[in-house]
Amino acid sequence: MSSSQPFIPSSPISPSAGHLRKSKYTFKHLSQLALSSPACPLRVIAHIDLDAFYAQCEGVRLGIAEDQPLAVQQWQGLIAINYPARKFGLSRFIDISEAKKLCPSIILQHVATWREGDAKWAYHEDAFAHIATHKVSLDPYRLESRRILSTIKDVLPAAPVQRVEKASVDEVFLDLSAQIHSILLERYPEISGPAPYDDPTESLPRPPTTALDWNTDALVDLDNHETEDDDPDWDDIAMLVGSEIVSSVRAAIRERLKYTCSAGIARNKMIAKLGSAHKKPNQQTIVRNRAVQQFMGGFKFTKIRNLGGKLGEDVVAKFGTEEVKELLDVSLPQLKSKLGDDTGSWVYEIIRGEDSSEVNSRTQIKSMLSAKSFRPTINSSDQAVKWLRIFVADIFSRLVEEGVLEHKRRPKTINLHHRQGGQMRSRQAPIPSGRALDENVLFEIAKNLLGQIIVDGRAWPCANLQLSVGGFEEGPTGNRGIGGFLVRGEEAKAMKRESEAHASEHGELRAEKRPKNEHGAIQRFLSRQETSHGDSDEDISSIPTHPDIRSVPPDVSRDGQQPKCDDGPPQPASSDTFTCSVCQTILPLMQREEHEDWHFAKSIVAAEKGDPSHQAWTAHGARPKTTTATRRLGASNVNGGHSQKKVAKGQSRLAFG
DNA sequence: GTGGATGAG
DNA sequence: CGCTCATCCAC
Repeated sequence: MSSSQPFIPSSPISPSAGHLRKSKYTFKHLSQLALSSPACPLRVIAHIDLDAFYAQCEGVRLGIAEDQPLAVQQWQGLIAINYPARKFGLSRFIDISEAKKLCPSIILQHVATWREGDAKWAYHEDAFAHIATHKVSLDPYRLESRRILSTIKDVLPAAPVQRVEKASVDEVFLDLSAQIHSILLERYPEISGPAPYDDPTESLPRPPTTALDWNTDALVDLDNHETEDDDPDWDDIAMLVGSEIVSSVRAAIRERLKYTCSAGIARNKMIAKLGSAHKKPNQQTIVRNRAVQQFMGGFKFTKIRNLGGKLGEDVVAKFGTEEVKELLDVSLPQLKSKLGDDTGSWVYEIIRGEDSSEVNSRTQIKSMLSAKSFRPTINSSDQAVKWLRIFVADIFSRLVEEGVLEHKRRPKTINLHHRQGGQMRSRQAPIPSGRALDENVLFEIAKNLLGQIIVDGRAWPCANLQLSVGGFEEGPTGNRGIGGFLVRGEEAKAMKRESEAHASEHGELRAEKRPKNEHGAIQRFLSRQETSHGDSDEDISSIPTHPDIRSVPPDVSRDGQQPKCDDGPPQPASSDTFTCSVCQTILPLMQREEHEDWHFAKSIVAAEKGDPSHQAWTAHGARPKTTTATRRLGASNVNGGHSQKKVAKGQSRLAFG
């Protein structure tokens, strides 16, 4: 027969025969569509991306003409450039003076900022001149993002059909499958009935169309004639319906809020995202299933989500190409052997346009952060504490927007990150539940965390501080736990008592309890400052103190000096004595708290004075016999507890700093 | 649960 | 680039 020769008919299938053939898809696939199943071959995902979002926000807010070049300024840099300005060659990595040269007519709008002591962020005329005293606020954009999101939710059908995932401040993913399913049933009653013989594996009839009107801004075209000339199947119809929905969403955003956006419509999140970037601004791109291979083949795989960083670099290094097309020649076993089974499989699938990740209905944030880079660096806890106040004001105001006051949502943890040289460190603490959350509570915890970081290692000069809250709980907070009725400080003491009681069963302080106890000492110390706050200025110590972090003299030493450190081998602690992990002195257990607090206070004072010989006492001091305790509390950035690699990295950076 | 790293925009 | 947000993983 003709099968021995590659005979290709010039006119393969007549239009009238088209709908007599069967679809590639079955009734089963159709019902999967209703459930937004990630395995459904008919599913349709959209990615919507606001065009130059921050710039649009400012343009709309200020009522600036849409063709006017405009960029959003942050200090001396640009963080968003609208499309008219891009025509002048402006990019994100140039500064404002270069921008003005390239485009003299540009409007540069500085982002809103928080000023110390202010109750709210504001747009300040000369904000760029106050980098040392202001911090950037992106709140205006978060608020607009929220309005856009609610517009999207408003025009789409209600849950559970509606699936909207907030991917970033200016991006969302939509799973349109379930909505498309119901539209298909309305428009094409012939597929709405039960499957023939009630067999879900029965193929669907072909769609009754031979030419679709792809009335969209951009459709990924096909080179491949054998697929291009095929009649449309249900996946094409589904995409087209999806595109209609996306058009209506974009129109609503445009009409109600004046923002333009671009969108991609495809069978999964990965391709939809590539699609939305394909043509911008204010356009949408459909990537039909039959166009996927060709569409993907033209990309560098480093453009694919999750391959833009170290992983992508690694793949390039190992396979000597950054083209999707060339990586397609690498077999699955090859990928697995060089990248590991999981990553290898993932890469294998993703470059073939397969991505079964779900659109998670999630529009609320999971954490919030307030941060500042210091140029120049800051050098005292005094300065740092001032920034903490601003961070707390910023975060708390955002928490109020999240409905903390109405007990809608509430964060469980708070975290302080700190950067010194190349070293990034952070400490976190639970946010006590059971009582109302206010700015002061957060501020006190933040100060405690700062104290921990200072005492824990080299803190100055500090190049960056970030305060964040996370672990949000929904709904009104439940009844307080056992510790709920204890005041702060007392609670820590109770924990310590419990801990020591447990340890004493074994006749010694157990190693794994040490970290908790040391942190406890720090917190007790700082809690005391809290209680003695606001009173008088009386000096309670011979050690120079900071108003926020005061020191307490140890009982054992009237002259303010601890017993001198001893280089000899540490002696075993008995049940009524302890060995100080810093100076290795054996002291009565009763004095342990005070003694540790004294070390802590001293280290902070020393750090304040920039005295390197007193910095990081936990790091350079004696090494407790334990491993976990050492790593947990202090040895993390010296050659004491971590891997060779990390030590070398940290030290080389320090050497340059 | 904690702290560091990575990735995206 | 600076400021966010999210996820993963070793501990």
